[in-house]
Amino acid sequence: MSTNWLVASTNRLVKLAGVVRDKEATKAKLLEAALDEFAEYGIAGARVDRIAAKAGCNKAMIYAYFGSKEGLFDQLLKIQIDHVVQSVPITPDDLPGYAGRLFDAYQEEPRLLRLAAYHRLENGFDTIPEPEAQAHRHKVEAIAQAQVEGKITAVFNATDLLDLVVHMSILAFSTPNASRDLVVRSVERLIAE
Amino acid sequence: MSTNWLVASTNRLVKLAGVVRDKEATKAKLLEAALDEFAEYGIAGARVDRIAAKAGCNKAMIYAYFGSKEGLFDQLLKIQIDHVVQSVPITPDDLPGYAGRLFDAYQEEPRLLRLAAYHRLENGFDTIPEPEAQAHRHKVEAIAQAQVEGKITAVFNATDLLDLVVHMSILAFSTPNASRDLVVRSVERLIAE
DNA sequence: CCGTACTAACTAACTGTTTGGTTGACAGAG
DNA sequence: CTCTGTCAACCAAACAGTTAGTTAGTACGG
Repeated sequence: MSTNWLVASTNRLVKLAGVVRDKEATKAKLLEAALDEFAEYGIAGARVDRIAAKAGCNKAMIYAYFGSKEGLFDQLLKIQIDHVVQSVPITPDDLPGYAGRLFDAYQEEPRLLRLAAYHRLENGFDTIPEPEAQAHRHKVEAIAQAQVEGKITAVFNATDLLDLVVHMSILAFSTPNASRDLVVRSVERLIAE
Repeated sequence: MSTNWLVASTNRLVKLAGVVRDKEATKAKLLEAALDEFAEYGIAGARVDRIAAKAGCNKAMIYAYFGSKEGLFDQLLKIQIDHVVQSVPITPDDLPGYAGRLFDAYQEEPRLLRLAAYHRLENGFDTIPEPEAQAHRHKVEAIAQAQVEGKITAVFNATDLLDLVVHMSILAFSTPNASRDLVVRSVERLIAE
């Protein structure tokens, strides 16, 4: 037909909108839908049919791109954790601020906290992805260094201190309406000399 | 037969041991099996067949005694929470000790922490049983009273303070190998003048 | 016209829940 | 003591619906 160029052009436009035949766009839609589903229902409670429906694509795509329901969850969690790890760098000489920024990240994306909690419950502590473990070691090292330099308290060892700060940042998990101010002030008192 | 009295006696003994035809014993076995199952797999992940098998009785008994899978979970959670609430009374003038004793309770029965976490994730904050809410209000009041009497710090209001202490006591949820000492020392520093 | 993103239809296994029937304990009559 | 009727505790099997995962074919883009 003489309208071939027009059709092609239309498809290209549509493709940019991520509606048809775009592998990466489809994966992205599946991941977004999976974030919704897994955060709400957990791994065992999530339903692949709902994820596909929410993403507006076929269920078989999940298996083509992620292998299995668990594969989808694992990749999703990795992406989300990488994102928060990179967007909230540790500031060893301002741990209250670090806790506050972690708190902010969880407020901005509450699904992440639920995702991580479900992962912990269903997979235990053993299954920590290596990049995350490495990031954790780096943070411990940074805190230890700040302690050596006398910038922050040494009443807690570096590992315990990081654990405490991170734990305070997830205060919203155990308490509704937990405020950022409460988290920050708590860490301030924990590290006060 | 002339051994009828013996048979009857045997049955009575067996009944005392809770092996046959003992409603309360069966309920208890189901609850214990349910604690195992729900703590490990969560509500959505738990399987009634596994619970019945673990309890050594038919799964129809679950529906006879608890109505449904969720009914079984609800009753189980209520019992467990009541137990910890009663066995660990609050000591407003010794909050570090209170946090430590809560920590001990969770160490002694780690399944409780998992049970409560799954409940929070799958039912949200709204679904707090009234007895628990009442116990919570009582604790806030006790802390407020201690603050009025000048026994403990007033840098946090009573509600926040209770939330912080409870949150510290579940440190083991976010950190493997969390120590009792770390929990106690953290609360000490939080309430230090 | 080829490769591949995509889909509808399918399956085999598993899910919570119910049902109909069985069994053991016990009270009262003989 | 023995027999028997009753009732609650119990179980095996079946139920209807749902599940994760598969497959064979379609159609689009290059």
